Amino acid sequence: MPATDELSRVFSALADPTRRDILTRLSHGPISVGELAAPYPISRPAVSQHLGVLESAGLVERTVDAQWRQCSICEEGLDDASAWIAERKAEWNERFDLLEERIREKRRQGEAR
Amino acid sequence: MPATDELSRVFSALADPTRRDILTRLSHGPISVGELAAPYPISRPAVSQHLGVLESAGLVERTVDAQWRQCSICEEGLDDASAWIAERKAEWNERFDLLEERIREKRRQGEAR
DNA sequence: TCCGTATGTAAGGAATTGCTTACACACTAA
DNA sequence: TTAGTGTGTAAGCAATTCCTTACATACGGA
Repeated sequence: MPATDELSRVFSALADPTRRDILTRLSHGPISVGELAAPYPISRPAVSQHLGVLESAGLVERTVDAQWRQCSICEEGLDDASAWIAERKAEWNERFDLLEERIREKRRQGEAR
Repeated sequence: MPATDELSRVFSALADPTRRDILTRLSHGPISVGELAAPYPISRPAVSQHLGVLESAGLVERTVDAQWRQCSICEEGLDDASAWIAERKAEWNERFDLLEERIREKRRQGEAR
């Protein structure tokens, strides 16, 4: 998946446990790349690359502070993904409600016989 | 991304425009693989493989009907992904509310001076 | 039985991903 | 200036993804 469009980039970024964990940890406040990388069994460059993915998906921001980078979440980064899922769920529920309605309808017709 | 865990498989499945489009079209009701594949510029096996990805992510179901497969959505397939995003958004909003609170607090202290 | 239709699976290739190590850069402090 | 710290980038490699074409399978009908 070349992840050319915005939504694909976001979902693709979320499709990795380490990156999801990074987002969860950043929920509690901004931290530096070093602190962020510490608990993971992978190298620091690998974490830096994960941050690059999150950044280009619009989920994370790195602000330069001397030789440190403070990483923080982009509040609105999940909005599109969230909206897409919500739309699908709404349609699906609608559909299943309709289905149930039809089943009820049938049952009523059966009872009427 | 080897996509070993459930959530990764779901997000990974959503990280492709064709697969998202398939899900959207299936929202309007089950259709066969052939109908599903028709509008796309890719081969039918490619669509079949996309369906495999969606299926093993628990988003789509294929039921055998003679030599046809009726594809339909799995209603609860998006629940985990939806919940994960909702949690993050909740934490983020909480955090930003806190931040705003602090800014207001500071402003009040400034005014008091 | 033989053929056409609907679909999945196998094999293979180009592009992408996720990791590594090595290096480069920017800044701080001695 | 020199050394040390924090971080990004480059290069390279194995695994994965997404596509293709070719083939296999299963069913319905003449």
